[in-house]
Amino acid sequence: MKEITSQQQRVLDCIQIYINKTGFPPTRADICKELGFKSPNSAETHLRALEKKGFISIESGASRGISIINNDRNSSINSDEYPVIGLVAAGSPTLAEENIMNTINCPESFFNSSFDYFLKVKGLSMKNAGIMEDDLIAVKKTSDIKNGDIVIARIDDEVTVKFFNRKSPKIVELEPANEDFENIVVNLEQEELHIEGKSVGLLRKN
Amino acid sequence: MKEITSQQQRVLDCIQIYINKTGFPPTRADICKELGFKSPNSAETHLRALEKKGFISIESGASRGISIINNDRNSSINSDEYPVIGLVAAGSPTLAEENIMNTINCPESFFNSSFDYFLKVKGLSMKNAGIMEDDLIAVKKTSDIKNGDIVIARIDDEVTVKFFNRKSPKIVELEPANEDFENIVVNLEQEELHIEGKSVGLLRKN
DNA sequence: AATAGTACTGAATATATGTACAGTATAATA
DNA sequence: TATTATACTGTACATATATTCAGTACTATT
Repeated sequence: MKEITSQQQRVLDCIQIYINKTGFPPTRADICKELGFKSPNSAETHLRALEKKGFISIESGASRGISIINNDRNSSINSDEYPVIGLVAAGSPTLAEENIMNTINCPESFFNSSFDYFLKVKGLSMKNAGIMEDDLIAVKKTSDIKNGDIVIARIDDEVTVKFFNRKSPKIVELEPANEDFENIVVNLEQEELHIEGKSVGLLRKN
Repeated sequence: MKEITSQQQRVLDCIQIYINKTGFPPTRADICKELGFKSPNSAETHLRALEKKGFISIESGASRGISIINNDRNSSINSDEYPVIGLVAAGSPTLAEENIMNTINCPESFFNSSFDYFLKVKGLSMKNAGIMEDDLIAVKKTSDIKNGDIVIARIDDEVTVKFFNRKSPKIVELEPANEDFENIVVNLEQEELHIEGKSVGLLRKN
């Protein structure tokens, strides 16, 4: 599923709200009325973009033939116990039993992607990304990392949560979201970088 | 609710099946095709009968403007489905059905306190508190508010998420967590301040 | 500099759709 | 017996609706 723009999100929300309110999807004109567009083609182009990106399907020729594609509803509502692992300044967030602080019962399809454990955040190096001390990051163990992903990285025995940014085949920058911290530049030829996984969600209890 | 005839039941079932299959209601012609009628008026008269008996509602003039009226409104009290409500700049986040964007299955004891619904955040006025755009705030409907709590407040029809700070019996300050925004000072003698509830947790999908 | 994506306005049009009107027929009800 | 509800066919038409075409403008990427 590709990225959605803010305007496309507005249109998608508008469709969902309209369906909840009336029981049937809106026309192009209805969307224009709700969002203040003056041409039905404004709605049309957004709908086509949403269709292209896989958020909705459009029945050709049919009036109000819009349906929202829900990709986390088809998966069953199975709940599971997920471990909560503490991120210590010098320590590895493995699933070793001694690192499991407690568990949280949570539906398997809770986030947009499956995940493996919760990581309890220490420090404020990602505060500008809305990740605060003691927040729980839902971590998916994967090596499928793209630039801009929030990753759980280990260098030697140091574990950290940062933005991932591959500068060149051999250089990776781990970027904090806090002006008080500096980028960590990793030269893969000299240092070993292990990516534990990436963040697919966040949970905060207050 | 009056009695339903067998043919009307067939039509009602047809509508439900069509909605389940496509996501939107059928046209008169669609019903004819499904049930073997040869005139759209056959469907029309059945629809009018179903409407008269209260099984469906028909939006006049609108294509596919059929919606099935659900009489078994048992909002299953001990269910784990929590509604997600959009926070619109000028609009109230009530539990009115038209504002419910979707629901999230979640254990009742998920946060440290019980809660009533999720609120989808718009804007960045609380970014320094780690609340970002499109985050879902778990809202507990309560009037038990202490200074420093993150509250969902309504002034006139403006709804906002801010820190709560009672300065004096008559003065309440609503404080953002973003240097680009200013405190909202509410004189309770002059303005009406309604506290929808407070944040007891946060959920982010990325 | 060229291309592609987003975000719109505005006009035009083929057709999809609701809906009225004219019939026929059967069964139940007042 | 007259009336009403059910259960259809068939035709017709105004309009609701999807959809295309022609523009403008901004932004990001190549």
